[in-house]
Amino acid sequence: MSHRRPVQDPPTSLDDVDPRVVRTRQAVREAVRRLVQRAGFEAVSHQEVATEAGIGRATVYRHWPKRTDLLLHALAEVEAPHASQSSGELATDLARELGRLQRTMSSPLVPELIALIGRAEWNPELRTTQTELLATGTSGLRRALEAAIGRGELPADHDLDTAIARLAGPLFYRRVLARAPLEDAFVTTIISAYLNEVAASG
Amino acid sequence: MSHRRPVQDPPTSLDDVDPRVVRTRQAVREAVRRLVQRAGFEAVSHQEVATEAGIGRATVYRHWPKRTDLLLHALAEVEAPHASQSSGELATDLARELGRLQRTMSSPLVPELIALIGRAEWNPELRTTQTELLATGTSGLRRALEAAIGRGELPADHDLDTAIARLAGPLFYRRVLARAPLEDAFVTTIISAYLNEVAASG
DNA sequence: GCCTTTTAGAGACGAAGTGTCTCGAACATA
DNA sequence: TATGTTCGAGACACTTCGTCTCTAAAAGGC
Repeated sequence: MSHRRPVQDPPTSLDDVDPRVVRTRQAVREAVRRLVQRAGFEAVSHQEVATEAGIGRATVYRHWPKRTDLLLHALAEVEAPHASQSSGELATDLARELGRLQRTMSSPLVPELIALIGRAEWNPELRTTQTELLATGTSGLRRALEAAIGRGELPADHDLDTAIARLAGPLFYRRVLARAPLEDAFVTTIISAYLNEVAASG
Repeated sequence: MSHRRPVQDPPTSLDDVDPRVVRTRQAVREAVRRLVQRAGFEAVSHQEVATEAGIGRATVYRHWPKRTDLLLHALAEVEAPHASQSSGELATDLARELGRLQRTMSSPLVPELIALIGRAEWNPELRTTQTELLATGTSGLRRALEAAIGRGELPADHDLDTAIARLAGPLFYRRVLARAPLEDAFVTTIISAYLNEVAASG
């Protein structure tokens, strides 16, 4: 992704360190985000980004030849996995992880992410990004469930993907399809229902 | 939506009956769907539609001035609600309704619908359409749950929206986010988990 | 502080797309 | 057959797109 290849002294890191490049990248990232939130995914064009960021149009093309590059660059800075320790109790872990998911999905960028996901059908690069985002977003949940299996709190043959779908799916549905705010009570209900069921069928 | 306003003899129905108009509308609807499935939402422009449908570009503009109009026209023909009778047993009703949802969500048009939904954030007209689509798609499920409440199979204070989110959400998650095929076993698991839980907590 | 290298910004340029308009021909209805 | 409407084709001005060139700014090695 780095576009600078100096002859006399290449940078030690893969990232660009030239302050001008850093400035451009940051300005564009913020401009894209503003545009996305203000007018939606469709408003993001090289021209608009250049105007919004206050930089030259050719500069935008130089760094991000395709429109997709612009969007991926703006979305690349996702929150780190936050490798959190298991508390030793599934209920606590689930509350923490679904709470995190709840906060993540309250972002105004979510509708645009959804639009991107729909488009990923015809864009392999976007598809890869989506897969990574999903894996990252649900990794905490997955670890919590694995820990519970290790402790015997969940049966060893408990299907993790199905469990994640049961926990994260309703939040996703309510936020994206029903367009309702994700209230604490709703999240609590989902967790309780899940725990009730595994307790009853175990 | 009708653009024909004849002077000499207005049609009795609100729909156009002029065979030429009917032909145009049908040709465009099919062209849009082909384009969407072949190349995605973005490929739908007046120009592309005109070429694909084999009609004049001006004709497309005449009927559907905005791009959104084209898409709404192609999506307007959603399947009828299919007011099905309750079987008298919740498990049977859920299997039937979620099976229907499973089939609906297996359509190749779903990713595009998702993209549209994401975009609905900035388009009131699209938002209305989405709300209607959601209400239509889950009406059978809602009726089944209401019937179960009426029979006492579910508690009277059972929250319908939450229940629908718990049932439809996981399917939605698996199909759209995880990009996995919706297998019968998965749907069965979701239903069983839900029934188990309401039985245990009732 | 100089000197070389790289980037940024501005604008030109052709190509392609957009939306509107007009025209004659085709067509539906009376 | 007569009348009114829609259709397809093309012209038109306008915008957007992607590339290119040029000069000034600035970064970093010496």
